Amino acid sequence: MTNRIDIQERTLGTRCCGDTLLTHMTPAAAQELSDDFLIFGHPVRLQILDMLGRNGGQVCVCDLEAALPVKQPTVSHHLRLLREAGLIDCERKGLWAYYFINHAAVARRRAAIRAYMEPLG
Amino acid sequence: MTNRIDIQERTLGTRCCGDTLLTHMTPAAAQELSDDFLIFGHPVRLQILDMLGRNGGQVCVCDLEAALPVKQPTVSHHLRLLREAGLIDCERKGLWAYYFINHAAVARRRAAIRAYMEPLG
DNA sequence: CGACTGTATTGACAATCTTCGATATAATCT
DNA sequence: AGATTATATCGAAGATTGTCAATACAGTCG
Repeated sequence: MTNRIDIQERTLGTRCCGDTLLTHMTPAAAQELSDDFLIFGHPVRLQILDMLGRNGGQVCVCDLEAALPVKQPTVSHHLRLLREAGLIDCERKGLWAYYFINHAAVARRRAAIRAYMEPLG
Repeated sequence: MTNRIDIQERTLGTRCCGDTLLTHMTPAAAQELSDDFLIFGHPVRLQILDMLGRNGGQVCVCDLEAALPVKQPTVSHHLRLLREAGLIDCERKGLWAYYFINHAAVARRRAAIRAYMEPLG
């Protein structure tokens, strides 16, 4: 909390904080982290991950569809987004596709999110 | 991992998991939690919170604007979203509006996010 | 083979989000 | 009062996202 001009003496056209204090996060880092948050920013995706977490490795698309308030193409769409984000993987057995969580990838996201949020509150 | 039908014996038109295993998260809870993630799902908002966190209580809009890659109306827009989400507050002093983090609100979000993510990975 | 089943993709539409110029509001200074 | 500064809001344009019917694809069964 150094490098600060007293609010009382502040004059028009000046900045209260030194430049260095304000810019500790690059736009690229902010973009990457916001993507980490965004993938969790949809109720259907949260429910999918929750279900996969509770049924390690043996949930197929039709099971998810039966429990979710959206149609099958939408389920597949969100599964694809989660897969492209690396949070889940799948294995085909016959007609069925069994999805499961990539725990290491989720843990990495969780660490990044935690590292950002902890100093804030 | 009970209540499970062996994949091998699975027949067409059946479900692999019992209903109760799949539906442990209500759509309403999922919606609320996804909103918690969404407010962090934008690079400018992440940078704003980061700057406020490092300069407790004495950052005005023009300072933010100077450090961010967007124009002043956009900064005000994101500040409004953060304020409506309860994550920040502001205090006017003369011409300037000084923004600061609502640490308790951030802590609540952090706890909710952590409680969701921890069992996943 | 042909019929059927589970899943993925395509394409289109609607809804939402982001951005910024223009403008409004409010406080300060001369 | 008029000029200036900081911030907020409005309104429109463009980009992104979410959804689903239709369709394609792949594996199974008779």
